[in-house]
Amino acid sequence: MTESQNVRVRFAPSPTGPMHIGGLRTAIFNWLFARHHKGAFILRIEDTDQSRYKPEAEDLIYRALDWVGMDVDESPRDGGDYGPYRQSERLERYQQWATWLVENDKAYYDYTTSEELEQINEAKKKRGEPPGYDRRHRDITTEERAKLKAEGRPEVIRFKMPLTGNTEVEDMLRGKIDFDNSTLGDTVLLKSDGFPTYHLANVVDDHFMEISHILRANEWIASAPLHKQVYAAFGWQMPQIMHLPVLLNPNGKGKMSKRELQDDKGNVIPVLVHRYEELGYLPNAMMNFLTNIGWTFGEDQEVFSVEEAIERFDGTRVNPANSAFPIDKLRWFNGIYMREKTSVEELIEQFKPLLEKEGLPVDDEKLRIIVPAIQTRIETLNEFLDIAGFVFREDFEPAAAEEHIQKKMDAESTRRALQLAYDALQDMEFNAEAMEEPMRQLAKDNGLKVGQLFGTLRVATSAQKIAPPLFDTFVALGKDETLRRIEQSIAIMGAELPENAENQP
RNA sequence: GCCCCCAUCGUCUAGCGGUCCAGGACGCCGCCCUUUCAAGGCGGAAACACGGGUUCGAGUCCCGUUGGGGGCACCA
Repeated sequence: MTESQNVRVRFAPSPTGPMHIGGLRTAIFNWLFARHHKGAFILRIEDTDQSRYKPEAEDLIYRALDWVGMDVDESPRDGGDYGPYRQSERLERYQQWATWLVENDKAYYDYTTSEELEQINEAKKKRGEPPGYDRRHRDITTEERAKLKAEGRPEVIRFKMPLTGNTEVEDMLRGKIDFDNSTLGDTVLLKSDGFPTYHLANVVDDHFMEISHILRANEWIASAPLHKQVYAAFGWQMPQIMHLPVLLNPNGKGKMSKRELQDDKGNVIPVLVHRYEELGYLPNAMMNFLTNIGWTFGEDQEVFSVEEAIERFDGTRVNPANSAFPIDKLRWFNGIYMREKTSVEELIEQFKPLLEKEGLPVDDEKLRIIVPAIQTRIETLNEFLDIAGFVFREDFEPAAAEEHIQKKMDAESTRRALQLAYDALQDMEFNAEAMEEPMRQLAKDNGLKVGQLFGTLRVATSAQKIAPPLFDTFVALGKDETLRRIEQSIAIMGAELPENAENQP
């Protein structure tokens, strides 16, 4: 493509429900392409199917784009010089151009009912022929047409696909793709309810919105020859076109489903964009991750900023092959962004709503102590509560006795170790660095392994097998609460001993 | 059934005829560090789907097979 060309691309979802992760990926590629070429990124709402229309969907589309930080130049919300940007508000245009095609012998009225269409397909199937409309009204006379119309049949406009020859589509990634016209049908352009189908609306809008490049999912390849022929029928220039690879299920079987899945490790694999947000994935991690599938930054580098991606995304390094959704890599990316690309202060702000939602006290002091300690330990925002929730929980539930007992220890030695720590901690300053040495010494002096003493203390104070570093935990809990929890565990261990343990020889 | 697209480690990918006994990343395994778990460091196993061509030479080009994906709607 030439740099002087005015690049205008569009993301054109249909508002039929929550935004799908695959749609977001397509949007990102369009957006990166627009930003790289200093062009315009347009959002067009393709609401031409009244039966599938969901009013809340449009907001979810904005929300998804906003979330990952994609700014939109023209849309129903943002306005623009080429509006309206909702197809339902452009109906006259489609009707007008569909009629123009009929008048110019490029399309025709068809009166076949859906029942008749079904019969046609059934009959064709029996004969082993490919399904599809049999063009019965393609060449009828005006009288026949008038008669059919008078019967009150539904009226649609179908495109007159050339019967012979071939149509060559130039795909930016694949080069020329050749279709034999005899394998193509006469597709409906204008439905009987007066709404256009995608094929008409898409061509008319892309033309009048002066779209220069179409980047769409590769499931559209099969209808590309139709679109090319429609452009030709209108005498319009077709935008350059690139069919993007699609996301497949993590196991590589089938297109990314609409239903939430789980991987073999039990991680949920959402398919809706807002679910990723809810589960604590970071938008910039998501952006980085999605940009990496089917596109290569170069120099074996996979972690990069949006700015860097824009700098390099010229649309030439897109891999045409579909790819399985690498959920593990997303978790890794999110971890990278959690610990390397997000400051402690930013994380604290992100965790606050999670605490509120759980009804836990939002304690800034505790957050400042515990967040740096857990930053390398969690991969998503939401895991914060799993690992550090115990610090904030006032209704702390101590662990069972046997959980406390470390390697080569028993209830009695565990109780003693806890008591030792309890006593030592009494007059110790609660400072993570300052506490560690004396506590190590304490273990040594009493013939305990550091792991034995620290291990049981961790269980006593956190009731978790996996917890943040011990002394950060102590400081975050505060002296009183730490001692209280240890005391509680001492009691638990004491109760575990036989009634007359002390009198045993 | 017909048409179209795609094909490198388990996965995401680099590779655009010789510098590839195929490079990076995730995941996995091992070691180090270490109170646990992570993070981090070091190391390891792991791929050109198959068969024909073309060429002095093929992961790279062509054809076929196989496999995967999509389409053949008054859905997009």
